Order: sequence, then C-alpha cells, then structure tokens
Amino acid sequence: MGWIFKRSLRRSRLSRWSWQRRRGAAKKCAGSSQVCFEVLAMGGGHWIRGIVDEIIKRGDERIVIHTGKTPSGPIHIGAEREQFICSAIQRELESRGLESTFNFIVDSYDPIKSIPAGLQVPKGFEEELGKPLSSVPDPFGCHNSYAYHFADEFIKCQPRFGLSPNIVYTHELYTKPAMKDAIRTVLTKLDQLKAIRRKYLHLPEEDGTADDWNPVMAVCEKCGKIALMKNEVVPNKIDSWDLEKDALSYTCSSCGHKGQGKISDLSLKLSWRVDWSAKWAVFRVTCEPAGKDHCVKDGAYDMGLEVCQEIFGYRGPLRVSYEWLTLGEHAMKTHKGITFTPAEWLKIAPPETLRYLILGADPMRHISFLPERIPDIVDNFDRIERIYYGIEVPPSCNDLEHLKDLYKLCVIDKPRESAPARLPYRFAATIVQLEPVMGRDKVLAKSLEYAARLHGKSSLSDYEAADVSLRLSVAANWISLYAPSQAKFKISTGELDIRITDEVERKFVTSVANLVEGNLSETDLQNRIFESARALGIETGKAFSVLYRILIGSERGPRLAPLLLALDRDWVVKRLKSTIE
RNA sequence: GGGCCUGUAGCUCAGUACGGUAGAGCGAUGGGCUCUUAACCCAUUGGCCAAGGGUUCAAAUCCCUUCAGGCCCGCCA
Repeated sequence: MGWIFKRSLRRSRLSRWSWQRRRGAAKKCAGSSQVCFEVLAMGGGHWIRGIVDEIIKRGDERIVIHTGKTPSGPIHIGAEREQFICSAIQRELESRGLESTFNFIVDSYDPIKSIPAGLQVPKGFEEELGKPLSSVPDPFGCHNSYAYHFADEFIKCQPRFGLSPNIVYTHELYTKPAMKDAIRTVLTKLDQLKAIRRKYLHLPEEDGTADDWNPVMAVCEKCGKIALMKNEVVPNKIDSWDLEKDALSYTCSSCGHKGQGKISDLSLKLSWRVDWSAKWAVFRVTCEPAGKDHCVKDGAYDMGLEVCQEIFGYRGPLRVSYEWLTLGEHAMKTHKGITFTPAEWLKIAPPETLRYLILGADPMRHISFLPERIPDIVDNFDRIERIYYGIEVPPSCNDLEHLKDLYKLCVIDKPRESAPARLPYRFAATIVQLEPVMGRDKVLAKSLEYAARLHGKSSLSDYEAADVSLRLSVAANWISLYAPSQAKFKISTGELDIRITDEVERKFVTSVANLVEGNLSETDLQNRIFESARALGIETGKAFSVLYRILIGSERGPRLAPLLLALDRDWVVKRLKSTIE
C-alpha cells in the first residue's frame, strides 16, 4: 500500500513560518484503497523540513531521491522545480547527518512524438517519429542522439545551480537484468495489472479476455521504431511470449515487421505508468516529486503506486507534488516551442536566484515567471541574504527562521562567513549600458568601487569581485534580450528636435556646457551642476531631466557627471549648445 | 460529465491549519537630501479579500452555491 503525501495547500503556504504538522486521522481517499495523510509541517522553518521528516519516518535502509524528464526537446526551467526540491531535500538530510542518493532519470527510451515548434530540423526528419529519442539523430549534429543533445543541454547547467545528480539514461537502463526481470514480472502478472489499469482508467470490468492491452513494447529490429506516430500513438504490439523459453514475438506497427527473440536480447520497454513503477521498484525510490498533473486522484502517481506495490512488491516512493512554473500566463510547452531554459536563465541572472524563485514558493503554488522581472527577483534574493546576515530585519519576526532556511537552500555552496558585497542588479543594468562609451574596464572598475562603497568595504574579495563581474555580464544580456524599454537608454546620436525655449533653462544648459569644457573632476562637475541649477532657481529635478532629455531622450538617467565625462567632450558641448540656438 | 488546484492593492505575493483592526515589496504621487549610476530617506496613495448566501458577538479565514482560470480523467510521456 503506497503512502500518499498529500500536502494541503491551504495549510502550507510559503510564509506560514509557524507551521505545525498535524498527523490527521488516516482517511480513505474516495475511490481508492490507499490511505492519505495530510502532512503539515511542524514548527517554523522552510517547508522542506516537513518533507524530510516524512522521508525519515519511512525508515528506508537507503534514501534514494528520484527525478525524471523526457528529453523530447529543450528542457525548460519548470523542470528545475523537481530538481531543486530534490536538491533541497538532500541538503536538509545532510544537515541532519543523513546521506542520500539523487538520481536523474532521463527518459531517453521514449519515442519521439512530435518535432517541437520552432526547432530547425533537417529535411525528412519526420521519418524519425516513433523511434526512441536515444536513436534519433541530433538535429544539431553535436551529440550522439536527440536525447543526448537536449538532456546534456540541461544537465550541464546543473552544477552551476548547485546540484549534480547521477544521470541514468533509460535506453541504457532497459538493457540491465533488473529491467528485464521487471518485464518478465509484468508478463507473469499481466491479468492483475490489467485489472488495476481498468480500475484507474474507469473502464468497465471485464473478464480480461477482450482486453488485449500489454504494456510491453518492442523496438523494431527492422525500422528502429517503438511506436507508430500518426494521429495517435500505436505502440509495437507484443503478439506472444513464453516465459519458460524467455521468448517473445511482436509486430511492428510502422513497417509491419514480425520479429521474435529472447526477452534478454530484444529491445523492450514498458509503457509509461508501468515503466515508472518498475523504476521505483528497481531503485527502491524513497521520494520522487512530480508535477501536479500526475498527482491528481486516480492519476499516474496513484496508479503507479498501486502497480509498484501489487506487481513489483515495493511500496513506492513518498509523493511530493508541485505546481507548474509558467512563463507569464502561458504554460511552457516543449512541443509548442514555448520554453525558457536553465541555460537562458544563466545568461541573464545569477544561478542562486532561480533557486530562490523556485524554493521560495510553496510547491503547490503556481510560479509565474517573466524575464522582465529578473531585477525584482535578484533584489529580493539580495534582501533575504541581508536578512540572513542580520543586516536587515524582516517585516515580521516570524519570517526569520523561514528566510534563513530559504537562504541556505538557495546559495550554491555554503553561506559565507559574512555577507558578500553584491552589486545591485539595477545598478548593473544601468552602468552596463555605458559600456560602449566608457569601455568594459572602466565599467568594471566603477562597479567594484560602488559595491565596496555600498557595503562599507575598502576592497572586495575574489569571490565578491567575480560576482560583480558576473552580474555585469548577466545584466548586459538582460538589457539586450528582455529589458523593457523604460529600463534602457541610448545616447541619442541622431538629429535633435529639442529646442530649449525657457530662458532660465537656456542659461542652465549653457552653463553646463561651459562646465563640461572646464575639465573638472567627477565630483566637482556633479556639484557644480547642482550649484548652477540652484543659482538659477531651477528645481534640481527639473534641471537634470532637461539634460537627460538632451542626452538620452529620457526624463531620468544614470548619474550625470560620470555620464558626461564618459562621453566625447566636444560632442556633448556641441549637442548641448544645439538645443539653444 | 467526474476530480484536484487557484482567485487578496496597478504588479508580485503574504495572511486561511487554530475566525479577532487588511499586510509587505515593487509602482504611482508628494516632500526631503553639499543632491540621484532610474539612488536614498520620509510621507501619501492604494482593497466589496472573485460573487452570493450561511454559521458566529466577530469571517479573507469555517460551511454551501456560483463565476473565472489552470490541470488530470488517452493502449501518449
């Protein structure tokens, strides 16, 4: 009998730091013979603690944490939700002195069902549909297969996000004796399995003779396909088998080939609900998170647990269900080409901030992510970092324990001894736009100086300096790829149609032009501009916006003196004067 | 049709387990600052807590109904 880990959303929201766990009376789930417990976290801290309490309570000999993904195309950041939950479980276990194994199952043996929208593939690629992903060529030509290409793209990001699971490819796994045995078990207990399946799919009860379903699929030796992909998926059917002789025959639904051979030699696979259970049993999985789509009543997880128990004799893993991470309002769909990959995240934001986005939210909450909100996310991460180190006080003292836990789960390595000096993302996004005029070195130097000054340090450690540099480069990418127009500015080099008519403003612009010609230092120039504005009786805010309009066509802008000094002096003077002619 | 989840300020979300003055950040507005790298500080603004009903001295919170959105109920993963 599988244990169901039912997390009641209403009772487990992120910021109820003062959670309690209550072991409710066991209650029967309607329509299922399984027992549900409402598991609530006890005490303060992060929700991961409640999950780990449950894991420990199982008393498994070895703790095995699983995640899985089918590399049917680019793997998006939603898949990281599962990865990070596992990573967080592992860290929490570690902090309690417990070791665990973390496997990432790449379902490379699944057939390719469609070609994701927007993916450039060679001509005639449709011919590959129905083959296992592991034997479909890589359309980019850089990996041994389609499966490897997309799996690797995802996997190679993982160490940067602070995790390194063991990778298991199912096309390799299925050659192992343990999986062959699982297939033999399935064939032995086929009638029992059919009955379970009929129950979950709400099919009418039958005597079983008319039900010719069989979860064992064979890869055709002739055409290499495991299923026919037309309007629907038609798997290659098993015609007969003889377990005494370990023999099996099949018909290919694509090319019609009839093949036969030994179970130990043929390329066989189980269809997915049974496949999932078989893997749970083979690896003795303690816990596997799954998307809420699989976790609904009588869904794949429910059925999988029963199959695992009844057919394979293992009670199955603890379920942790999680909601989708959407791109704004849109669910990410690999086959529709709506994706945002971990690699894209790393281009525009520091890695720990994705952990923050995902682990900061209760698993059962939607996370709606939009790339233009990256600065908020990074700022919020910086804020919990300051709270962790006691530099800032959280709005409510109840938050403290949760936020400290959360911070520890987000940092890539271990928290440092003291708060690292960070360059604010918004600062980075601004100054980086001056790179064309200031040059990369000067931008970096200014940024290092600013980060040090903000944190009251005279110099930065190597780690801090590297982080400042990283933030500059991700902010630059964000500006060019995702920043909304109000975050961007451009030196307006084109013809100006601004004419300053107000007499006082004309005087102000003239005096600034003179100041720029005067070869002043940065601080002097900045101060003199203010003095000049005040002397003329213009509001300083208004005075500055006049200058920003002339230079970058915006009401506001980066600190003015450095901007003026970074630009070509003659050009600035000419430009300022052109507005008052 | 059956089931699960969601709906709180312009935006992102806390608060719902155990009913007790409607919260934060961002934004917007105003003010301040020998004065801004879209900064900072202060203040203000903002909500019929999706709608309706019920229970209660008291409901965002518990119960019922409705509406809107997401997802599952495929021999697919």
